[in-house]
Amino acid sequence: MNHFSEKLLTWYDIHQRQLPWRADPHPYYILVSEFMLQQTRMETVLPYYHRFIEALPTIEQLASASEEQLLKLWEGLGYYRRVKNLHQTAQLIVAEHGGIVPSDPEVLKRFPGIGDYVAGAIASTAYQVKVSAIDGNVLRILSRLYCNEDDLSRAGPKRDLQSKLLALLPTERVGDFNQALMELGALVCLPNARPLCETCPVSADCCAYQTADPLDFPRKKDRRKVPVHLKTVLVVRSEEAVLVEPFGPGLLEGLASFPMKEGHLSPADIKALYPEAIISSLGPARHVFSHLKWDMIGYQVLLAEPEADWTPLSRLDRLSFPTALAVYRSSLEGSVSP
DNA sequence: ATCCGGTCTA
DNA sequence: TAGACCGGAT
Ligand code: SF4
Repeated sequence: MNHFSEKLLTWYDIHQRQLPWRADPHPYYILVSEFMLQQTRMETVLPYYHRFIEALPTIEQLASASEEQLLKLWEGLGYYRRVKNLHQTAQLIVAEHGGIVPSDPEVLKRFPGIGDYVAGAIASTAYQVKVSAIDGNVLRILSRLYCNEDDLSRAGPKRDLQSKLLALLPTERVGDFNQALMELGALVCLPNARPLCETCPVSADCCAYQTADPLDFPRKKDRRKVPVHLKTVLVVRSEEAVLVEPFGPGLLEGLASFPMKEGHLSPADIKALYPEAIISSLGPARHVFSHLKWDMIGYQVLLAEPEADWTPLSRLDRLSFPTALAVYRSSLEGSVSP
Protein backbone atom coordinates (compact mmCIF):
# COMPACT_ATOMS: atom_id res chain seq x y z
CA MET A 1 0.00 0.00 0.00
CA ASN A 2 1.45 3.37 -0.96
CA HIS A 3 1.72 6.36 1.33
CA PHE A 4 -1.15 8.33 -0.18
CA SER A 5 -3.67 5.50 -0.08
CA GLU A 6 -2.57 4.58 3.43
CA LYS A 7 -3.38 8.03 4.73
CA LEU A 8 -6.63 8.21 2.80
CA LEU A 9 -7.87 4.78 3.91
CA THR A 10 -6.99 5.43 7.54
CA TRP A 11 -9.06 8.62 7.38
CA TYR A 12 -11.88 6.75 5.65
CA ASP A 13 -11.97 4.01 8.29
CA ILE A 14 -12.69 6.66 10.91
CA HIS A 15 -14.83 9.19 9.05
CA GLN A 16 -16.87 7.32 6.48
CA ARG A 17 -20.64 7.65 6.66
CA GLN A 18 -22.52 4.45 7.32
CA LEU A 19 -24.49 3.69 4.18
CA PRO A 20 -26.74 0.73 3.42
CA TRP A 21 -24.76 -0.35 0.35
CA ARG A 22 -21.54 -0.10 2.35
CA ALA A 23 -22.89 -2.27 5.16
CA ASP A 24 -23.79 -4.90 2.54
CA PRO A 25 -21.98 -4.22 -0.74
CA HIS A 26 -23.95 -6.75 -2.77
CA PRO A 27 -23.40 -5.95 -6.48
CA TYR A 28 -27.14 -5.36 -6.99
CA TYR A 29 -27.18 -2.78 -4.18
CA ILE A 30 -24.13 -1.08 -5.66
CA LEU A 31 -25.79 -1.06 -9.07
CA VAL A 32 -28.96 0.59 -7.79
CA SER A 33 -27.13 3.10 -5.59
CA GLU A 34 -24.76 4.15 -8.38
CA PHE A 35 -27.62 4.78 -10.79
CA MET A 36 -29.30 6.92 -8.15
CA LEU A 37 -26.12 8.76 -7.22
CA GLN A 38 -25.53 10.00 -10.76
CA GLN A 39 -26.10 13.78 -10.58
CA THR A 40 -27.74 13.39 -7.20
CA ARG A 41 -26.60 13.98 -3.64
CA MET A 42 -26.28 11.22 -1.08
CA GLU A 43 -28.83 12.74 1.34
CA THR A 44 -31.37 12.97 -1.46
CA VAL A 45 -30.75 9.40 -2.58
CA LEU A 46 -31.00 7.64 0.79
CA PRO A 47 -34.79 7.58 1.27
CA TYR A 48 -35.28 6.65 -2.37
CA TYR A 49 -32.74 3.84 -2.03
CA HIS A 50 -34.44 2.35 1.01
CA ARG A 51 -37.85 2.40 -0.65
CA PHE A 52 -36.47 0.97 -3.87
CA ILE A 53 -34.64 -1.96 -2.28
CA GLU A 54 -37.56 -2.71 -0.01
CA ALA A 55 -39.90 -2.87 -3.02
CA LEU A 56 -37.45 -4.69 -5.30
CA PRO A 57 -34.93 -6.63 -3.20
CA THR A 58 -33.44 -8.61 -6.10
CA ILE A 59 -32.32 -7.88 -9.64
CA GLU A 60 -34.88 -10.41 -10.92
CA GLN A 61 -37.70 -8.45 -9.28
CA LEU A 62 -36.37 -5.23 -10.76
CA ALA A 63 -36.16 -6.83 -14.19
CA SER A 64 -39.83 -7.87 -14.08
CA ALA A 65 -41.16 -4.71 -12.41
CA SER A 66 -43.66 -2.50 -14.21
CA GLU A 67 -42.77 0.85 -15.72
CA GLU A 68 -45.46 2.48 -13.57
CA GLN A 69 -44.00 1.12 -10.33
CA LEU A 70 -40.47 2.13 -11.30
CA LEU A 71 -41.45 5.66 -12.22
CA LYS A 72 -43.30 5.95 -8.92
CA LEU A 73 -40.22 4.78 -7.02
CA TRP A 74 -38.20 7.42 -8.90
CA GLU A 75 -40.75 10.25 -8.62
CA GLY A 76 -38.98 13.48 -7.63
CA LEU A 77 -35.47 12.09 -8.04
CA GLY A 78 -34.99 13.62 -11.50
CA TYR A 79 -33.21 12.46 -14.64
CA TYR A 80 -35.94 9.93 -15.27
CA ARG A 81 -34.04 8.35 -18.16
CA ARG A 82 -31.89 6.74 -15.46
CA VAL A 83 -34.66 4.48 -14.20
CA LYS A 84 -35.51 3.31 -17.71
CA ASN A 85 -31.83 2.54 -18.26
CA LEU A 86 -31.57 0.78 -14.89
CA HIS A 87 -34.59 -1.33 -15.80
CA GLN A 88 -33.13 -2.33 -19.17
CA THR A 89 -29.74 -3.02 -17.62
CA ALA A 90 -31.31 -5.30 -15.02
CA GLN A 91 -33.25 -7.15 -17.73
CA LEU A 92 -30.06 -7.63 -19.77
CA ILE A 93 -28.12 -8.86 -16.74
CA VAL A 94 -30.86 -11.37 -15.91
CA ALA A 95 -31.25 -12.53 -19.51
CA GLU A 96 -27.60 -12.67 -20.53
CA HIS A 97 -25.57 -12.99 -17.31
CA GLY A 98 -27.73 -15.22 -15.16
CA GLY A 99 -28.64 -12.31 -12.89
CA ILE A 100 -25.00 -11.79 -11.88
CA VAL A 101 -23.79 -8.21 -12.25
CA PRO A 102 -20.61 -8.44 -14.38
CA SER A 103 -17.31 -7.31 -12.86
CA ASP A 104 -15.51 -6.28 -16.06
CA PRO A 105 -15.78 -2.49 -16.56
CA GLU A 106 -15.73 -2.89 -20.34
CA VAL A 107 -18.69 -5.27 -20.16
CA LEU A 108 -20.51 -2.98 -17.71
CA LYS A 109 -20.11 0.02 -20.03
CA ARG A 110 -22.13 -1.73 -22.73
CA PHE A 111 -25.28 -1.56 -20.59
CA PRO A 112 -27.49 1.50 -21.03
CA GLY A 113 -26.88 4.18 -18.42
CA ILE A 114 -23.44 2.90 -17.41
CA GLY A 115 -20.50 5.06 -18.43
CA ASP A 116 -16.89 5.35 -17.29
CA TYR A 117 -17.64 6.38 -13.75
CA VAL A 118 -20.37 3.87 -12.86
CA ALA A 119 -18.48 1.02 -14.54
CA GLY A 120 -15.43 1.81 -12.39
CA ALA A 121 -17.50 2.27 -9.26
CA ILE A 122 -19.28 -1.09 -9.61
CA ALA A 123 -16.17 -3.03 -10.62
CA SER A 124 -14.03 -1.64 -7.81
CA THR A 125 -16.63 -1.38 -5.04
CA ALA A 126 -18.40 -4.69 -5.61
CA TYR A 127 -15.52 -6.76 -7.00
CA GLN A 128 -12.24 -5.03 -6.04
CA VAL A 129 -11.22 -4.71 -9.69
CA LYS A 130 -8.28 -2.30 -9.83
CA VAL A 131 -9.81 0.58 -11.81
CA SER A 132 -10.49 4.21 -11.03
CA ALA A 133 -13.97 5.68 -10.53
CA ILE A 134 -13.82 9.38 -11.30
CA ASP A 135 -16.92 11.37 -10.43
CA GLY A 136 -17.17 15.11 -9.92
CA ASN A 137 -15.84 14.87 -6.37
CA VAL A 138 -12.75 12.96 -7.45
CA LEU A 139 -12.10 15.26 -10.39
CA ARG A 140 -12.24 18.27 -8.07
CA ILE A 141 -9.80 16.66 -5.61
CA LEU A 142 -7.40 15.69 -8.39
CA SER A 143 -7.45 19.19 -9.85
CA ARG A 144 -6.49 20.54 -6.43
CA LEU A 145 -3.90 17.89 -5.63
CA TYR A 146 -2.08 18.68 -8.89
CA CYS A 147 -3.00 22.37 -9.36
CA ASN A 148 -4.54 21.50 -12.70
CA GLU A 149 -5.83 24.60 -14.48
CA ASP A 150 -7.16 22.91 -17.62
CA ASP A 151 -10.76 22.78 -18.77
CA LEU A 152 -11.79 19.47 -17.24
CA SER A 153 -14.82 19.09 -19.48
CA ARG A 154 -12.36 18.06 -22.18
CA ALA A 155 -11.07 14.53 -22.62
CA GLY A 156 -7.33 15.23 -22.68
CA PRO A 157 -7.00 16.92 -19.29
CA LYS A 158 -9.32 14.34 -17.78
CA ARG A 159 -7.08 11.55 -19.05
CA ASP A 160 -4.03 13.30 -17.61
CA LEU A 161 -5.60 13.36 -14.15
CA GLN A 162 -6.82 9.79 -14.49
CA SER A 163 -3.32 8.53 -15.21
CA LYS A 164 -2.03 10.34 -12.13
CA LEU A 165 -4.80 8.72 -10.11
CA LEU A 166 -4.04 5.24 -11.45
CA ALA A 167 -0.53 5.58 -10.03
CA LEU A 168 -2.06 6.14 -6.58
CA LEU A 169 -4.41 3.11 -6.61
CA PRO A 170 -3.54 0.55 -3.94
CA THR A 171 -3.40 -3.15 -4.72
CA GLU A 172 -5.79 -3.94 -1.88
CA ARG A 173 -9.03 -2.24 -0.89
CA VAL A 174 -9.40 -0.56 -4.28
CA GLY A 175 -13.15 -0.18 -3.76
CA ASP A 176 -12.64 1.47 -0.39
CA PHE A 177 -9.99 3.71 -1.92
CA ASN A 178 -12.38 4.98 -4.59
CA GLN A 179 -15.16 5.40 -2.06
CA ALA A 180 -12.75 7.22 0.27
CA LEU A 181 -11.83 9.71 -2.43
CA MET A 182 -15.48 10.46 -3.12
CA GLU A 183 -16.16 10.70 0.61
CA LEU A 184 -13.29 13.15 0.99
CA GLY A 185 -14.82 15.25 -1.78
CA ALA A 186 -18.21 15.23 -0.07
CA LEU A 187 -17.01 15.88 3.50
CA VAL A 188 -13.68 17.75 3.30
CA CYS A 189 -12.65 18.87 -0.17
CA LEU A 190 -15.91 20.76 -0.62
CA PRO A 191 -17.31 22.03 -3.92
CA ASN A 192 -19.22 25.13 -2.79
CA ALA A 193 -17.28 26.35 0.20
CA ARG A 194 -13.70 26.63 1.35
CA PRO A 195 -12.41 23.06 1.75
CA LEU A 196 -11.46 21.89 5.24
CA CYS A 197 -7.78 21.49 4.42
CA GLU A 198 -6.72 21.60 8.07
CA THR A 199 -8.44 18.27 8.62
CA CYS A 200 -7.59 16.75 5.24
CA PRO A 201 -5.53 13.54 5.40
CA VAL A 202 -3.68 14.29 2.15
CA SER A 203 -3.00 18.00 2.62
CA ALA A 204 0.74 17.33 2.67
CA ASP A 205 0.46 16.01 -0.90
CA CYS A 206 -1.83 18.78 -2.12
CA CYS A 207 -0.41 21.34 -4.54
CA ALA A 208 -3.32 23.75 -4.18
CA TYR A 209 -3.13 23.77 -0.39
CA GLN A 210 0.66 23.92 -0.20
CA THR A 211 1.38 26.40 -2.97
CA ALA A 212 -1.85 28.07 -4.15
CA ASP A 213 -5.52 28.54 -3.26
CA PRO A 214 -7.80 25.48 -3.45
CA LEU A 215 -10.72 27.75 -4.39
CA ASP A 216 -9.00 28.46 -7.71
CA PHE A 217 -9.45 24.79 -8.68
CA PRO A 218 -11.00 23.29 -10.69
CA ARG A 219 -11.33 25.93 -13.37
CA LYS A 220 -14.95 27.03 -13.70
CA LYS A 221 -16.45 27.05 -17.12
CA ASP A 222 -18.65 30.05 -17.81
CA ARG A 223 -22.27 29.07 -17.70
CA ARG A 224 -24.45 29.69 -20.67
CA LYS A 225 -27.55 31.57 -19.60
CA VAL A 226 -30.67 29.61 -20.24
CA PRO A 227 -33.77 30.64 -22.19
CA VAL A 228 -37.03 31.28 -20.33
CA HIS A 229 -40.18 29.54 -21.58
CA LEU A 230 -43.56 30.99 -20.66
CA LYS A 231 -46.14 28.30 -19.90
CA THR A 232 -49.77 28.14 -18.88
CA VAL A 233 -50.77 25.07 -16.88
CA LEU A 234 -54.42 24.01 -16.97
CA VAL A 235 -55.76 21.86 -14.17
CA VAL A 236 -58.93 20.78 -15.95
CA ARG A 237 -61.10 18.99 -13.43
CA SER A 238 -64.46 18.15 -11.97
CA GLU A 239 -65.22 17.41 -8.33
CA GLU A 240 -64.11 13.81 -8.84
CA ALA A 241 -61.53 13.63 -11.65
CA VAL A 242 -58.83 15.54 -13.53
CA LEU A 243 -57.39 15.63 -17.03
CA VAL A 244 -53.85 14.22 -17.00
CA GLU A 245 -51.65 13.72 -20.03
CA PRO A 246 -48.05 12.44 -20.18
CA PHE A 247 -45.08 14.49 -21.32
CA GLY A 248 -44.02 13.67 -24.86
CA PRO A 249 -40.49 12.74 -26.00
CA GLY A 250 -37.60 14.60 -24.40
CA LEU A 251 -37.87 16.62 -21.22
CA LEU A 252 -39.68 14.72 -18.43
CA GLU A 253 -40.68 12.08 -20.95
CA GLY A 254 -43.30 9.69 -19.65
CA LEU A 255 -44.07 11.60 -16.45
CA ALA A 256 -47.58 12.79 -15.73
CA SER A 257 -48.52 16.33 -16.71
CA PHE A 258 -51.44 18.68 -17.03
CA PRO A 259 -52.23 20.33 -20.34
CA MET A 260 -49.65 23.08 -20.88
CA LYS A 261 -49.94 25.93 -23.37
CA GLU A 262 -47.10 28.09 -24.69
CA GLY A 263 -47.17 31.66 -23.37
CA HIS A 264 -49.18 33.20 -20.56
CA LEU A 265 -52.88 32.94 -21.36
CA SER A 266 -55.46 35.27 -19.83
CA PRO A 267 -58.63 34.07 -18.03
CA ALA A 268 -60.52 35.20 -21.14
CA ASP A 269 -58.33 32.93 -23.30
CA ILE A 270 -59.16 30.01 -21.02
CA LYS A 271 -62.83 30.89 -21.06
CA ALA A 272 -62.71 30.77 -24.87
CA LEU A 273 -61.27 27.25 -24.68
CA TYR A 274 -63.74 26.07 -22.01
CA PRO A 275 -66.92 28.21 -22.24
CA GLU A 276 -68.80 26.04 -19.71
CA ALA A 277 -66.08 26.10 -17.06
CA ILE A 278 -65.52 28.09 -13.89
CA ILE A 279 -62.00 29.53 -14.20
CA SER A 280 -59.84 30.40 -11.21
CA SER A 281 -56.16 31.25 -10.90
CA LEU A 282 -53.71 28.80 -9.31
CA GLY A 283 -50.97 31.42 -9.31
CA PRO A 284 -47.49 31.55 -10.76
CA ALA A 285 -44.63 29.06 -10.40
CA ARG A 286 -41.10 28.91 -11.72
CA HIS A 287 -38.82 25.97 -12.31
CA VAL A 288 -35.17 26.00 -13.35
CA PHE A 289 -33.66 23.17 -15.35
CA SER A 290 -30.00 23.10 -16.38
CA HIS A 291 -30.71 24.32 -19.89
CA LEU A 292 -33.99 26.25 -19.61
CA LYS A 293 -36.46 27.84 -17.22
CA TRP A 294 -40.21 27.58 -17.05
CA ASP A 295 -42.09 30.68 -16.01
CA MET A 296 -45.56 29.28 -15.39
CA ILE A 297 -49.01 30.49 -14.49
CA GLY A 298 -51.80 28.08 -13.69
CA TYR A 299 -55.57 27.98 -13.88
CA GLN A 300 -58.09 25.63 -12.44
CA VAL A 301 -60.74 24.85 -15.07
CA LEU A 302 -63.71 23.44 -13.19
CA LEU A 303 -66.30 21.52 -15.22
CA ALA A 304 -69.50 19.91 -14.00
CA GLU A 305 -68.92 16.55 -15.65
CA PRO A 306 -65.61 14.70 -16.20
CA GLU A 307 -64.67 13.09 -19.51
CA ALA A 308 -64.33 9.33 -19.59
CA ASP A 309 -60.52 9.35 -19.89
CA TRP A 310 -59.86 11.66 -16.93
CA THR A 311 -58.08 10.32 -13.88
CA PRO A 312 -60.20 9.90 -10.74
CA LEU A 313 -58.67 11.92 -7.90
CA SER A 314 -58.60 8.75 -5.82
CA ARG A 315 -56.11 7.21 -8.27
CA LEU A 316 -53.93 10.26 -8.75
CA ASP A 317 -51.26 9.03 -6.34
CA ARG A 318 -50.39 6.18 -8.70
CA LEU A 319 -49.06 8.67 -11.22
CA SER A 320 -45.62 10.30 -11.10
CA PHE A 321 -45.42 14.06 -11.49
CA PRO A 322 -42.18 16.04 -11.86
CA THR A 323 -41.20 18.51 -9.16
CA ALA A 324 -41.66 21.31 -11.71
CA LEU A 325 -45.43 20.83 -11.40
CA ALA A 326 -45.54 20.41 -7.61
CA VAL A 327 -47.53 23.60 -7.05
CA TYR A 328 -50.28 22.59 -9.46
CA ARG A 329 -50.22 18.94 -8.45
CA SER A 330 -50.76 19.97 -4.83
CA SER A 331 -53.80 22.04 -5.79
CA LEU A 332 -55.55 18.68 -6.15
CA GLU A 333 -54.97 17.77 -2.52
CA GLY A 334 -58.02 18.50 -0.44
CA SER A 335 -61.05 20.25 -1.87
CA VAL A 336 -61.71 22.27 -5.01
CA SER A 337 -59.99 25.66 -5.07
CA PRO A 338 -62.28 28.67 -4.59
C1' DA B 1 -29.62 33.67 -8.83
C1' DT B 2 -25.90 30.38 -9.25
C1' DC B 3 -23.60 26.10 -8.68
C1' DC B 4 -23.27 21.05 -8.80
C1' DG B 5 -23.15 16.59 -11.36
C1' DG B 6 -22.71 11.23 -15.32
C1' DT B 7 -24.40 9.49 -19.71
C1' DC B 8 -26.10 9.77 -24.23
C1' DT B 9 -26.78 11.86 -28.67
C1' DA B 10 -25.99 14.51 -32.64
C1' DT C 1 -17.61 17.57 -27.97
C1' DA C 2 -21.56 20.67 -26.90
C1' DG C 3 -25.96 20.30 -25.37
C1' DA C 4 -29.94 17.72 -23.25
C1' DC C 5 -31.41 15.99 -19.09
C1' DC C 6 -33.44 17.31 -13.24
C1' DG C 7 -33.69 18.72 -8.44
C1' DG C 8 -31.66 20.59 -4.36
C1' DA C 9 -28.17 23.38 -1.69
C1' DT C 10 -26.37 27.72 -0.86
S1 SF4 D 1 -5.73 19.86 1.19
FE1 SF4 D 1 -7.62 20.96 0.87
S2 SF4 D 1 -7.70 21.29 -1.31
FE2 SF4 D 1 -6.16 19.74 -0.98
S3 SF4 D 1 -7.25 17.83 -1.22
FE3 SF4 D 1 -7.30 18.31 0.96
S4 SF4 D 1 -9.19 19.45 1.25
FE4 SF4 D 1 -8.80 19.41 -0.94
